[in-house]
Amino acid sequence: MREPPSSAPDGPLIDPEVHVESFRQAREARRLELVEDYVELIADLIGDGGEARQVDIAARLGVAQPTVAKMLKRLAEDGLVQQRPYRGVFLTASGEALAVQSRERHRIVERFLCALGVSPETARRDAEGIEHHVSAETLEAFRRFADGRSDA
Amino acid sequence: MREPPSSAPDGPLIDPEVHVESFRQAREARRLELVEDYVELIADLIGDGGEARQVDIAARLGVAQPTVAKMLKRLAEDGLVQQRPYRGVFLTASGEALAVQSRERHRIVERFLCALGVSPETARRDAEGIEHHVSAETLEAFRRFADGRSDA
DNA sequence: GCATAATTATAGCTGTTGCTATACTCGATC
DNA sequence: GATCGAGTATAGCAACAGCTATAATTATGC
Repeated sequence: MREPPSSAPDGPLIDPEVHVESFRQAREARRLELVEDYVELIADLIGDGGEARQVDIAARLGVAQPTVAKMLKRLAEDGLVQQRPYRGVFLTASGEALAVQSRERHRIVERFLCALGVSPETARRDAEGIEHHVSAETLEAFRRFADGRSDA
Repeated sequence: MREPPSSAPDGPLIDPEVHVESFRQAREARRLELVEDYVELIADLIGDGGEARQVDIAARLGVAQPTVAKMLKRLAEDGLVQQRPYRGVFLTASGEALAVQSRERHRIVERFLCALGVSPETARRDAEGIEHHVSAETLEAFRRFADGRSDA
């Protein structure tokens, strides 16, 4: 009973290679989610209060402070932030660029959901997860819809 | 320089508790992503070829076979699948229910993206990641839009 | 300036998801 | 019915993301 899938095109299964590529993309996005969340949040905290302390980041993300410390070390190794011991954390140029991009994408997704008729609270919460999985093409479609529907 | 954020409402920062809740929801969704992907894929494989073998699951997901074996053990512990040694893997009642729900959500998201004007390839790939972060309310909005635009 | 509070650093644990390498079992072929 | 290839199981490793507990450091208050 080992029929090749090609003989049963009525099934829900698509081409295996395409399937793999979709999952690979989703895994890659999953890997970058936290990094983008951190960088985006750090940029917001600096923009709001001039500094980004570990305790504030931890309080915003809802995790413990050592979890933040470990992640910041990783971000520093990746060249996204610069931290001085017992001092605040700052974004490097590339970290700042990633933050700007993430924040813009986040903003578009949230605005799009609202334009679609989703409640602001749900839009905010869903956008936090969806933003990381939206490709450039889909983001552009979101932006067009949001602009043409409610704003412009 | 520790001003409470409430004195600077022009900043991009929202209420901390709300922020935490958004991130908590995103983390929870992330935790369930893989489980849903597996269950959905297993249902598809069984529906297509009558069985779901580890090698096929691994080939579809783009991971190694031991990775699949380990995950199946976890799914079995969670009561979602039933596996007999050296035999195939089958869905339990709750696993089947989760698969049906995941597949439906996936289908709606993909259809919605297509209705929005996104290319089929991008819609397929983005849907793989987005589906896990769409709440019931947003899903309903997606369904309404897809129905009113292209299908019905 | 010194004690204390707040913050950060570090150690060590758990659970998850991936990998390679290797042993085992099943089924089919001869 | 022994062999051999396909498929599965298992062992062991690494990276990641979370935690608690505790030490080190900075900042604050007196």
